[in-house]
Amino acid sequence: MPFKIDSSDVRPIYIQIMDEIRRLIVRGGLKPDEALPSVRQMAVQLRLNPNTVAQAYKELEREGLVYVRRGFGTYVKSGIRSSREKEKLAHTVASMALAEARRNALTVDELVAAILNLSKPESGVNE
Amino acid sequence: MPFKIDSSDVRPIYIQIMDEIRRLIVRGGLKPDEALPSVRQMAVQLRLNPNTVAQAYKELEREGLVYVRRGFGTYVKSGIRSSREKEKLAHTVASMALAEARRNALTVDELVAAILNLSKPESGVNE
Amino acid sequence: MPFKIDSSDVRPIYIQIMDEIRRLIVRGGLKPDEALPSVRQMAVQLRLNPNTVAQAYKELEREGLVYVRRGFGTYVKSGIRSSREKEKLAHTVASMALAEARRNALTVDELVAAILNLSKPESGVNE
Amino acid sequence: MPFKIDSSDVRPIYIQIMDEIRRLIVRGGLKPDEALPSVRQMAVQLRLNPNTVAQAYKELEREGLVYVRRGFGTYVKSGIRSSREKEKLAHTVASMALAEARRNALTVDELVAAILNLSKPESGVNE
DNA sequence: GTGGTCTAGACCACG
DNA sequence: GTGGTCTAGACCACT
Repeated sequence: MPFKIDSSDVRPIYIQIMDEIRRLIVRGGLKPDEALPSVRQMAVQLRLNPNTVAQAYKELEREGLVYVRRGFGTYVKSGIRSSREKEKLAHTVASMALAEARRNALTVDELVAAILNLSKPESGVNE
Repeated sequence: MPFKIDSSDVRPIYIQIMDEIRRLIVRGGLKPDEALPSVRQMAVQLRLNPNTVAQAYKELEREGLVYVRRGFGTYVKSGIRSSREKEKLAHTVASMALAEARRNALTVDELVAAILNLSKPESGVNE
Repeated sequence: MPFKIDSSDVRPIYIQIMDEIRRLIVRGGLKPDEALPSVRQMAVQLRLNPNTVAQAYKELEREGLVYVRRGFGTYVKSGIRSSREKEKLAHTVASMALAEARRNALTVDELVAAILNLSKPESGVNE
Repeated sequence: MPFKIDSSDVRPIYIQIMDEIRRLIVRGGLKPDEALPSVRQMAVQLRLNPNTVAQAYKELEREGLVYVRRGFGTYVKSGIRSSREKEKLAHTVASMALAEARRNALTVDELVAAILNLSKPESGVNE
Protein backbone atom coordinates (compact mmCIF):
# COMPACT_ATOMS: atom_id res chain seq x y z
CA MET A 1 0.00 0.00 0.00
CA PRO A 2 2.12 2.80 -1.25
CA PHE A 3 0.44 5.85 0.16
CA LYS A 4 0.54 8.13 3.12
CA ILE A 5 -1.89 9.97 5.29
CA ASP A 6 -1.64 13.73 5.31
CA SER A 7 -2.77 14.91 8.70
CA SER A 8 -2.88 18.49 7.47
CA ASP A 9 -5.35 17.50 4.76
CA VAL A 10 -8.83 18.83 5.32
CA ARG A 11 -10.29 15.46 4.44
CA PRO A 12 -10.93 13.09 7.32
CA ILE A 13 -8.40 10.31 7.47
CA TYR A 14 -10.87 7.59 6.60
CA ILE A 15 -11.87 9.53 3.49
CA GLN A 16 -8.23 9.80 2.48
CA ILE A 17 -7.90 6.04 2.79
CA MET A 18 -11.02 5.53 0.72
CA ASP A 19 -9.82 7.91 -1.98
CA GLU A 20 -6.44 6.20 -2.23
CA ILE A 21 -7.83 2.69 -2.38
CA ARG A 22 -10.45 3.73 -4.87
CA ARG A 23 -7.67 5.15 -7.00
CA LEU A 24 -5.64 1.96 -6.73
CA ILE A 25 -8.58 -0.20 -7.67
CA VAL A 26 -9.65 1.81 -10.67
CA ARG A 27 -6.06 2.31 -11.82
CA GLY A 28 -5.38 -1.42 -11.60
CA GLY A 29 -2.91 -1.31 -8.74
CA LEU A 30 -5.38 -3.55 -6.93
CA LYS A 31 -6.95 -6.27 -9.01
CA PRO A 32 -10.30 -8.05 -8.66
CA ASP A 33 -10.39 -10.56 -5.82
CA GLU A 34 -7.05 -9.36 -4.56
CA ALA A 35 -6.95 -8.95 -0.82
CA LEU A 36 -6.58 -5.58 0.79
CA PRO A 37 -4.18 -5.38 3.71
CA SER A 38 -6.00 -6.40 6.87
CA VAL A 39 -7.43 -3.66 9.00
CA ARG A 40 -4.71 -4.19 11.56
CA GLN A 41 -1.85 -4.30 9.09
CA MET A 42 -2.99 -1.12 7.46
CA ALA A 43 -3.45 0.52 10.84
CA VAL A 44 0.08 -0.31 11.91
CA GLN A 45 1.53 0.76 8.60
CA LEU A 46 -0.25 4.10 8.56
CA ARG A 47 0.09 4.55 12.33
CA LEU A 48 -3.63 4.78 12.76
CA ASN A 49 -6.20 3.31 15.03
CA PRO A 50 -7.71 0.13 13.55
CA ASN A 51 -11.16 1.63 13.91
CA THR A 52 -10.28 4.40 11.50
CA VAL A 53 -9.15 1.93 8.86
CA ALA A 54 -12.17 -0.25 9.51
CA GLN A 55 -14.44 2.71 8.93
CA ALA A 56 -12.83 3.31 5.54
CA TYR A 57 -13.17 -0.35 4.56
CA LYS A 58 -16.77 -0.46 5.60
CA GLU A 59 -17.64 2.59 3.55
CA LEU A 60 -15.86 1.10 0.56
CA GLU A 61 -17.93 -2.01 0.99
CA ARG A 62 -21.07 0.09 1.02
CA GLU A 63 -19.88 1.75 -2.18
CA GLY A 64 -19.59 -1.68 -3.72
CA LEU A 65 -15.86 -1.49 -4.40
CA VAL A 66 -14.81 -4.25 -2.02
CA TYR A 67 -16.37 -7.25 -0.35
CA VAL A 68 -15.72 -8.97 2.94
CA ARG A 69 -15.19 -12.65 3.56
CA ARG A 70 -15.81 -13.05 7.23
CA GLY A 71 -12.85 -14.31 9.13
CA PHE A 72 -10.66 -13.95 6.05
CA GLY A 73 -10.34 -10.43 4.93
CA THR A 74 -11.41 -7.74 2.55
CA TYR A 75 -11.18 -8.16 -1.20
CA VAL A 76 -11.52 -6.08 -4.33
CA LYS A 77 -14.77 -6.64 -6.15
CA SER A 78 -14.68 -7.68 -9.75
CA GLY A 79 -16.71 -6.06 -12.45
CA ILE A 80 -15.84 -2.55 -11.50
CA ARG A 81 -15.99 0.45 -13.75
CA SER A 82 -14.56 0.14 -17.20
CA SER A 83 -12.48 2.87 -18.75
CA ARG A 84 -15.40 3.66 -20.99
CA GLU A 85 -17.46 4.51 -17.99
CA LYS A 86 -14.62 6.54 -16.61
CA GLU A 87 -14.82 8.87 -19.56
CA LYS A 88 -18.47 9.41 -18.83
CA LEU A 89 -17.64 10.09 -15.23
CA ALA A 90 -15.02 12.61 -16.17
CA HIS A 91 -17.49 14.23 -18.51
CA THR A 92 -20.09 14.46 -15.77
CA VAL A 93 -17.78 15.85 -13.14
CA ALA A 94 -16.30 18.30 -15.61
CA SER A 95 -19.67 19.60 -16.69
CA MET A 96 -20.74 20.09 -13.11
CA ALA A 97 -17.58 22.03 -12.41
CA LEU A 98 -18.08 24.14 -15.51
CA ALA A 99 -21.65 24.92 -14.56
CA GLU A 100 -20.58 25.99 -11.13
CA ALA A 101 -17.80 28.11 -12.62
CA ARG A 102 -20.26 29.86 -14.91
CA ARG A 103 -22.54 30.55 -12.00
CA ASN A 104 -19.61 32.32 -10.39
CA ALA A 105 -18.61 34.26 -13.49
CA LEU A 106 -15.37 32.37 -13.77
CA THR A 107 -13.71 31.63 -17.07
CA VAL A 108 -12.54 28.16 -17.94
CA ASP A 109 -8.96 29.30 -17.65
CA GLU A 110 -9.50 30.64 -14.17
CA LEU A 111 -11.12 27.38 -13.11
CA VAL A 112 -8.37 25.23 -14.57
CA ALA A 113 -5.69 27.44 -13.08
CA ALA A 114 -7.30 27.14 -9.66
CA ILE A 115 -7.55 23.37 -9.96
CA LEU A 116 -3.93 22.97 -10.98
CA ASN A 117 -2.87 25.35 -8.23
CA LEU A 118 -4.83 23.44 -5.60
CA SER A 119 -3.55 20.07 -6.67
CA LYS A 120 0.12 20.91 -6.45
CA PRO A 121 0.70 22.58 -3.14
CA GLU A 122 4.44 22.58 -3.71
CA SER A 123 5.10 26.24 -4.32
CA GLY A 124 4.22 28.58 -1.47
CA VAL A 125 1.07 28.53 0.59
CA ASN A 126 -2.39 29.08 -0.84
CA GLU A 127 -4.54 31.57 0.94
CA MET B 1 -31.24 37.65 -1.73
CA PRO B 2 -32.12 35.08 -4.30
CA PHE B 3 -30.31 32.02 -3.05
CA LYS B 4 -30.85 28.89 -1.09
CA ILE B 5 -29.00 26.89 1.50
CA ASP B 6 -28.28 23.28 0.73
CA SER B 7 -28.17 21.36 3.98
CA SER B 8 -26.73 18.36 2.18
CA ASP B 9 -23.81 20.41 0.89
CA VAL B 10 -20.53 19.55 2.51
CA ARG B 11 -19.77 23.20 3.06
CA PRO B 12 -20.83 24.69 6.38
CA ILE B 13 -23.85 26.90 6.09
CA TYR B 14 -22.00 30.08 6.98
CA ILE B 15 -19.51 29.34 4.23
CA GLN B 16 -22.34 28.82 1.79
CA ILE B 17 -23.71 32.22 2.73
CA MET B 18 -20.31 33.82 2.29
CA ASP B 19 -19.80 32.22 -1.08
CA GLU B 20 -23.17 33.36 -2.33
CA ILE B 21 -22.70 36.93 -1.20
CA ARG B 22 -19.21 37.02 -2.61
CA ARG B 23 -20.61 35.81 -5.86
CA LEU B 24 -23.29 38.50 -5.90
CA ILE B 25 -20.72 41.19 -5.21
CA VAL B 26 -18.32 40.02 -7.88
CA ARG B 27 -21.08 39.61 -10.44
CA GLY B 28 -22.53 43.01 -9.66
CA GLY B 29 -25.76 41.83 -8.11
CA LEU B 30 -24.72 43.74 -5.01
CA LYS B 31 -23.20 47.16 -5.61
CA PRO B 32 -20.82 49.22 -3.48
CA ASP B 33 -22.48 50.78 -0.44
CA GLU B 34 -25.63 48.79 -1.03
CA ALA B 35 -27.05 47.33 2.16
CA LEU B 36 -27.15 43.59 2.78
CA PRO B 37 -30.32 42.22 4.31
CA SER B 38 -30.19 42.43 8.07
CA VAL B 39 -29.02 39.38 9.91
CA ARG B 40 -32.53 38.76 11.14
CA GLN B 41 -34.17 39.17 7.77
CA MET B 42 -31.70 36.81 6.22
CA ALA B 43 -32.10 34.32 9.03
CA VAL B 44 -35.87 34.29 8.69
CA GLN B 45 -35.74 34.03 4.94
CA LEU B 46 -33.27 31.17 4.89
CA ARG B 47 -34.71 29.52 8.02
CA LEU B 48 -31.42 29.72 9.80
CA ASN B 49 -30.22 30.60 13.23
CA PRO B 50 -29.31 34.32 13.28
CA ASN B 51 -25.98 33.36 14.79
CA THR B 52 -25.11 31.49 11.63
CA VAL B 53 -25.86 34.49 9.43
CA ALA B 54 -24.01 36.77 11.82
CA GLN B 55 -20.98 34.52 11.61
CA ALA B 56 -21.02 34.75 7.83
CA TYR B 57 -21.30 38.53 7.91
CA LYS B 58 -18.49 38.80 10.41
CA GLU B 59 -16.19 36.69 8.27
CA LEU B 60 -17.07 38.77 5.23
CA GLU B 61 -16.18 41.87 7.19
CA ARG B 62 -12.83 40.35 8.18
CA GLU B 63 -12.23 39.62 4.51
CA GLY B 64 -12.89 43.25 3.71
CA LEU B 65 -15.85 42.62 1.47
CA VAL B 66 -18.41 44.40 3.61
CA TYR B 67 -18.43 46.96 6.39
CA VAL B 68 -20.68 47.47 9.32
CA ARG B 69 -22.32 50.69 10.40
CA ARG B 70 -23.31 50.03 13.93
CA GLY B 71 -26.99 50.47 14.48
CA PHE B 72 -27.64 50.62 10.76
CA GLY B 73 -26.56 47.51 9.04
CA THR B 74 -24.03 45.84 6.81
CA TYR B 75 -22.93 47.33 3.49
CA VAL B 76 -20.89 46.32 0.49
CA LYS B 77 -17.49 47.93 0.43
CA SER B 78 -16.41 49.97 -2.52
CA GLY B 79 -13.10 49.54 -4.23
CA ILE B 80 -13.11 45.78 -3.93
CA ARG B 81 -10.34 44.11 -5.88
CA SER B 82 -12.55 41.92 -7.94
CA SER B 83 -9.63 39.83 -9.16
CA ARG B 84 -8.75 38.81 -5.61
CA GLU B 85 -12.30 37.80 -4.90
CA LYS B 86 -12.53 35.91 -8.11
CA GLU B 87 -9.56 33.89 -6.99
CA LYS B 88 -11.40 32.90 -3.87
CA LEU B 89 -14.43 31.90 -5.86
CA ALA B 90 -12.20 29.90 -8.15
CA HIS B 91 -10.57 28.28 -5.16
CA THR B 92 -13.93 27.18 -3.83
CA VAL B 93 -15.22 25.83 -7.10
CA ALA B 94 -11.91 24.12 -7.82
CA SER B 95 -11.79 22.35 -4.48
CA MET B 96 -15.33 21.09 -4.85
CA ALA B 97 -14.50 19.79 -8.31
CA LEU B 98 -11.34 18.14 -7.06
CA ALA B 99 -13.18 16.43 -4.24
CA GLU B 100 -15.76 15.12 -6.66
CA ALA B 101 -13.04 13.89 -8.99
CA ARG B 102 -11.29 12.06 -6.18
CA ARG B 103 -14.53 10.41 -5.14
CA ASN B 104 -14.66 9.02 -8.65
CA ALA B 105 -11.05 7.97 -8.82
CA LEU B 106 -10.22 10.53 -11.47
CA THR B 107 -6.81 12.10 -11.61
CA VAL B 108 -6.33 15.84 -11.81
CA ASP B 109 -5.15 15.49 -15.37
CA GLU B 110 -8.24 13.59 -16.38
CA LEU B 111 -10.45 16.19 -14.78
CA VAL B 112 -8.65 19.08 -16.46
CA ALA B 113 -8.64 17.29 -19.78
CA ALA B 114 -12.36 16.71 -19.56
CA ILE B 115 -12.99 20.33 -18.67
CA LEU B 116 -10.89 21.64 -21.53
CA ASN B 117 -12.48 19.19 -23.90
CA LEU B 118 -15.99 20.17 -22.85
CA SER B 119 -15.29 23.88 -23.09
CA LYS B 120 -13.92 23.77 -26.62
CA PRO B 121 -16.68 22.40 -28.77
CA GLU B 122 -14.76 23.32 -31.90
CA SER B 123 -13.94 19.89 -33.17
CA GLY B 124 -17.46 18.63 -33.58
CA VAL B 125 -18.27 17.17 -30.18
CA ASN B 126 -21.66 15.67 -29.49
CA GLU B 127 -23.98 17.03 -26.86
CA MET C 1 -37.93 7.16 24.02
CA PRO C 2 -39.86 4.41 25.64
CA PHE C 3 -37.71 1.40 24.94
CA LYS C 4 -34.97 -0.64 26.44
CA ILE C 5 -31.88 -2.44 25.31
CA ASP C 6 -31.79 -6.16 25.82
CA SER C 7 -28.20 -7.14 26.31
CA SER C 8 -29.11 -10.81 25.97
CA ASP C 9 -30.57 -10.17 22.55
CA VAL C 10 -28.52 -11.62 19.73
CA ARG C 11 -28.89 -8.42 17.76
CA PRO C 12 -26.12 -5.88 18.17
CA ILE C 13 -27.18 -2.95 20.30
CA TYR C 14 -27.08 -0.43 17.49
CA ILE C 15 -29.39 -2.66 15.46
CA GLN C 16 -31.80 -2.84 18.36
CA ILE C 17 -31.83 0.95 18.50
CA MET C 18 -32.44 1.14 14.77
CA ASP C 19 -35.27 -1.37 14.94
CA GLU C 20 -36.99 0.49 17.74
CA ILE C 21 -36.71 3.91 16.15
CA ARG C 22 -37.84 2.54 12.82
CA ARG C 23 -40.83 1.11 14.59
CA LEU C 24 -41.60 4.42 16.30
CA ILE C 25 -41.32 6.35 13.06
CA VAL C 26 -43.49 4.05 11.01
CA ARG C 27 -46.01 3.66 13.83
CA GLY C 28 -46.30 7.41 14.23
CA GLY C 29 -44.73 7.67 17.65
CA LEU C 30 -42.16 9.91 16.01
CA LYS C 31 -43.53 12.38 13.51
CA PRO C 32 -41.90 13.99 10.47
CA ASP C 33 -39.41 16.71 11.36
CA GLU C 34 -39.61 15.78 15.00
CA ALA C 35 -36.23 15.67 16.67
CA LEU C 36 -34.78 12.45 17.96
CA PRO C 37 -33.12 12.59 21.35
CA SER C 38 -29.56 13.77 20.93
CA VAL C 39 -26.89 11.13 20.71
CA ARG C 40 -25.69 11.98 24.19
CA GLN C 41 -29.15 12.07 25.76
CA MET C 42 -29.98 8.71 24.32
CA ALA C 43 -26.66 7.30 25.41
CA VAL C 44 -27.20 8.40 28.98
CA GLN C 45 -30.77 7.14 29.03
CA LEU C 46 -29.89 3.72 27.67
CA ARG C 47 -26.59 3.61 29.57
CA LEU C 48 -24.63 3.19 26.39
CA ASN C 49 -21.57 4.70 24.87
CA PRO C 50 -22.46 7.66 22.65
CA ASN C 51 -20.62 6.04 19.77
CA THR C 52 -23.03 3.15 19.80
CA VAL C 53 -26.01 5.45 19.55
CA ALA C 54 -24.27 7.53 16.90
CA GLN C 55 -23.71 4.42 14.84
CA ALA C 56 -27.42 3.64 14.94
CA TYR C 57 -28.36 7.20 13.95
CA LYS C 58 -25.90 7.22 11.08
CA GLU C 59 -27.25 3.98 9.70
CA LEU C 60 -30.79 5.30 9.97
CA GLU C 61 -29.68 8.36 8.04
CA ARG C 62 -28.24 6.09 5.37
CA GLU C 63 -31.55 4.26 5.24
CA GLY C 64 -33.25 7.58 4.59
CA LEU C 65 -35.39 7.50 7.71
CA VAL C 66 -33.82 10.50 9.44
CA TYR C 67 -31.80 13.54 8.46
CA VAL C 68 -29.17 15.52 10.28
CA ARG C 69 -29.00 19.26 10.72
CA ARG C 70 -25.44 19.90 11.66
CA GLY C 71 -25.02 21.48 14.99
CA PHE C 72 -28.69 20.99 15.75
CA GLY C 73 -29.67 17.41 15.83
CA THR C 74 -31.25 14.48 14.12
CA TYR C 75 -34.78 14.62 12.74
CA VAL C 76 -37.38 12.29 11.31
CA LYS C 77 -37.68 12.57 7.56
CA SER C 78 -41.03 13.35 6.06
CA GLY C 79 -42.58 11.42 3.24
CA ILE C 80 -41.91 8.05 4.72
CA ARG C 81 -43.74 4.85 3.89
CA SER C 82 -47.46 4.94 3.69
CA SER C 83 -49.57 2.20 5.16
CA ARG C 84 -50.37 1.11 1.62
CA GLU C 85 -46.74 0.36 1.05
CA LYS C 86 -46.57 -1.40 4.36
CA GLU C 87 -49.08 -3.94 3.16
CA LYS C 88 -46.87 -4.65 0.21
CA LEU C 89 -43.91 -5.01 2.48
CA ALA C 90 -45.76 -7.44 4.69
CA HIS C 91 -46.77 -9.37 1.62
CA THR C 92 -43.19 -9.54 0.42
CA VAL C 93 -41.72 -10.59 3.73
CA ALA C 94 -44.46 -13.14 4.24
CA SER C 95 -43.97 -14.71 0.85
CA MET C 96 -40.23 -14.97 1.42
CA ALA C 97 -40.86 -16.65 4.72
CA LEU C 98 -43.34 -19.04 3.17
CA ALA C 99 -40.95 -19.95 0.39
CA GLU C 100 -38.23 -20.68 2.90
CA ALA C 101 -40.64 -22.75 4.95
CA ARG C 102 -41.62 -24.81 1.94
CA ARG C 103 -37.99 -25.41 1.13
CA ASN C 104 -37.65 -26.88 4.59
CA ALA C 105 -40.78 -28.99 4.37
CA LEU C 106 -42.50 -26.97 7.04
CA THR C 107 -46.22 -26.39 7.10
CA VAL C 108 -47.67 -22.93 7.51
CA ASP C 109 -48.86 -23.84 10.96
CA GLU C 110 -45.42 -24.93 12.03
CA LEU C 111 -43.94 -21.69 10.73
CA VAL C 112 -46.52 -19.51 12.42
CA ALA C 113 -46.17 -21.43 15.65
CA ALA C 114 -42.41 -20.94 15.58
CA ILE C 115 -42.77 -17.23 14.92
CA LEU C 116 -45.21 -16.74 17.74
CA ASN C 117 -43.06 -18.82 20.02
CA LEU C 118 -39.94 -16.86 19.20
CA SER C 119 -41.60 -13.51 19.63
CA LYS C 120 -42.88 -14.16 23.12
CA PRO C 121 -40.04 -15.52 25.18
CA GLU C 122 -42.17 -15.34 28.30
CA SER C 123 -42.84 -18.96 28.92
CA GLY C 124 -39.83 -21.12 29.53
CA VAL C 125 -36.61 -21.16 27.58
CA ASN C 126 -36.43 -22.18 23.94
CA GLU C 127 -33.76 -24.60 22.87
CA MET D 1 -24.68 -32.24 -1.88
CA PRO D 2 -26.74 -29.94 -3.97
CA PHE D 3 -26.54 -26.67 -2.09
CA LYS D 4 -24.71 -23.41 -2.04
CA ILE D 5 -23.25 -21.11 0.53
CA ASP D 6 -24.45 -17.53 0.52
CA SER D 7 -21.64 -15.34 1.75
CA SER D 8 -24.01 -12.42 2.07
CA ASP D 9 -26.27 -14.39 4.39
CA VAL D 10 -26.21 -13.20 7.96
CA ARG D 11 -25.85 -16.76 9.22
CA PRO D 12 -22.31 -18.01 9.76
CA ILE D 13 -21.21 -20.43 7.12
CA TYR D 14 -21.02 -23.41 9.43
CA ILE D 15 -24.61 -22.77 10.46
CA GLN D 16 -25.68 -22.62 6.85
CA ILE D 17 -24.07 -26.01 6.30
CA MET D 18 -25.80 -27.44 9.34
CA ASP D 19 -29.16 -26.07 8.27
CA GLU D 20 -28.81 -27.52 4.81
CA ILE D 21 -27.81 -30.95 6.01
CA ARG D 22 -30.55 -30.95 8.58
CA ARG D 23 -32.97 -30.07 5.86
CA LEU D 24 -31.73 -32.94 3.66
CA ILE D 25 -32.05 -35.38 6.49
CA VAL D 26 -35.54 -34.30 7.47
CA ARG D 27 -36.72 -34.27 3.88
CA GLY D 28 -35.22 -37.68 3.18
CA GLY D 29 -32.50 -36.59 0.80
CA LEU D 30 -30.06 -38.17 3.19
CA LYS D 31 -31.05 -41.52 4.64
CA PRO D 32 -30.01 -43.26 7.86
CA ASP D 33 -26.47 -44.64 7.75
CA GLU D 34 -25.81 -42.91 4.47
CA ALA D 35 -22.39 -41.24 4.38
CA LEU D 36 -21.98 -37.52 4.23
CA PRO D 37 -19.32 -36.22 1.85
CA SER D 38 -15.96 -36.08 3.55
CA VAL D 39 -14.93 -32.84 5.11
CA ARG D 40 -12.38 -32.33 2.37
CA GLN D 41 -14.73 -33.11 -0.48
CA MET D 42 -17.30 -30.76 0.90
CA ALA D 43 -14.71 -28.06 1.49
CA VAL D 44 -13.42 -28.27 -2.06
CA GLN D 45 -16.89 -28.33 -3.51
CA LEU D 46 -18.14 -25.33 -1.54
CA ARG D 47 -14.78 -23.52 -1.70
CA LEU D 48 -14.54 -23.37 2.04
CA ASN D 49 -11.89 -23.90 4.62
CA PRO D 50 -12.03 -27.54 5.78
CA ASN D 51 -12.11 -26.28 9.34
CA THR D 52 -15.44 -24.63 8.65
CA VAL D 53 -16.97 -27.82 7.33
CA ALA D 54 -15.47 -29.80 10.19
CA GLN D 55 -17.03 -27.40 12.66
CA ALA D 56 -20.43 -27.93 11.07
CA TYR D 57 -20.05 -31.72 11.21
CA LYS D 58 -18.95 -31.57 14.80
CA GLU D 59 -21.97 -29.55 15.82
CA LEU D 60 -24.24 -31.92 13.94
CA GLU D 61 -22.69 -34.77 15.84
CA ARG D 62 -23.28 -32.98 19.14
CA GLU D 63 -26.88 -32.52 18.10
CA GLY D 64 -27.14 -36.24 17.49
CA LEU D 65 -27.96 -35.99 13.82
CA VAL D 66 -24.86 -37.72 12.55
CA TYR D 67 -22.21 -40.03 13.92
CA VAL D 68 -18.56 -40.44 13.13
CA ARG D 69 -16.75 -43.70 12.37
CA ARG D 70 -13.15 -42.80 12.89
CA GLY D 71 -11.11 -43.39 9.80
CA PHE D 72 -14.22 -43.90 7.71
CA GLY D 73 -16.38 -40.88 7.66
CA THR D 74 -19.52 -39.25 8.91
CA TYR D 75 -22.92 -40.92 8.67
CA VAL D 76 -26.55 -40.03 9.18
CA LYS D 77 -27.94 -41.42 12.39
CA SER D 78 -30.96 -43.64 12.31
CA GLY D 79 -33.93 -43.14 14.53
CA ILE D 80 -33.86 -39.39 14.34
CA ARG D 81 -36.86 -37.75 15.91
CA SER D 82 -37.95 -35.87 12.86
CA SER D 83 -40.37 -33.72 14.80
CA ARG D 84 -37.59 -32.37 17.00
CA GLU D 85 -35.50 -31.50 13.96
CA LYS D 86 -38.40 -29.87 12.27
CA GLU D 87 -38.72 -27.61 15.25
CA LYS D 88 -35.17 -26.49 14.78
CA LEU D 89 -35.74 -25.83 11.11
CA ALA D 90 -38.84 -23.88 12.03
CA HIS D 91 -36.88 -21.94 14.60
CA THR D 92 -34.33 -20.90 12.00
CA VAL D 93 -36.84 -19.90 9.37
CA ALA D 94 -38.93 -18.06 11.93
CA SER D 95 -36.06 -16.04 13.28
CA MET D 96 -34.98 -14.99 9.81
CA ALA D 97 -38.51 -13.93 9.00
CA LEU D 98 -38.78 -12.02 12.26
CA ALA D 99 -35.52 -10.20 11.62
CA GLU D 100 -36.70 -9.21 8.18
CA ALA D 101 -40.01 -8.04 9.57
CA ARG D 102 -38.27 -5.90 12.17
CA ARG D 103 -36.05 -4.33 9.54
CA ASN D 104 -39.23 -3.25 7.84
CA ALA D 105 -40.96 -2.01 10.94
CA LEU D 106 -43.57 -4.73 10.81
CA THR D 107 -45.07 -6.12 13.96
CA VAL D 108 -45.27 -9.81 14.63
CA ASP D 109 -49.01 -9.66 14.21
CA GLU D 110 -48.74 -8.05 10.83
CA LEU D 111 -46.26 -10.65 9.72
CA VAL D 112 -48.37 -13.53 10.90
CA ALA D 113 -51.49 -12.02 9.37
CA ALA D 114 -49.75 -11.64 6.04
CA ILE D 115 -48.52 -15.21 6.15
CA LEU D 116 -51.93 -16.60 6.98
CA ASN D 117 -53.53 -14.45 4.35
CA LEU D 118 -51.08 -15.56 1.71
CA SER D 119 -51.41 -19.20 2.53
CA LYS D 120 -55.21 -19.28 2.36
CA PRO D 121 -56.11 -18.20 -1.14
CA GLU D 122 -59.70 -19.26 -0.61
CA SER D 123 -61.38 -15.91 -0.59
CA GLY D 124 -60.33 -14.83 -4.04
CA VAL D 125 -57.05 -13.12 -3.45
CA ASN D 126 -55.09 -11.73 -6.37
CA GLU D 127 -51.65 -13.02 -7.25
C1' DG E 1 -25.68 22.56 22.78
C1' DT E 2 -25.16 19.34 18.27
C1' DG E 3 -23.04 15.50 15.38
C1' DG E 4 -18.30 13.98 13.27
C1' DT E 5 -13.85 12.14 13.74
C1' DC E 6 -10.28 9.79 16.14
C1' DT E 7 -7.64 7.14 19.63
C1' DA E 8 -6.80 3.27 22.76
C1' DG E 9 -8.17 -0.23 24.18
C1' DA E 10 -11.38 -4.64 24.84
C1' DC E 11 -14.05 -8.97 23.73
C1' DC E 12 -16.44 -11.70 20.34
C1' DA E 13 -17.58 -15.10 16.59
C1' DC E 14 -15.73 -16.83 12.56
C1' DG E 15 -12.35 -19.40 9.65
C1' DG F 1 -5.45 -14.81 11.83
C1' DT F 2 -9.95 -11.94 10.22
C1' DG F 3 -13.65 -8.28 10.70
C1' DG F 4 -17.61 -6.70 14.01
C1' DT F 5 -19.11 -4.58 18.10
C1' DC F 6 -18.54 -1.85 22.13
C1' DT F 7 -16.59 1.20 25.75
C1' DA F 8 -14.27 5.36 27.51
C1' DG F 9 -12.65 9.07 26.45
C1' DA F 10 -10.90 13.23 23.52
C1' DC F 11 -11.06 17.25 20.24
C1' DC F 12 -13.30 19.50 16.43
C1' DA F 13 -16.43 22.54 13.60
C1' DC F 14 -20.91 24.10 13.39
C1' DT F 15 -25.23 26.33 15.24
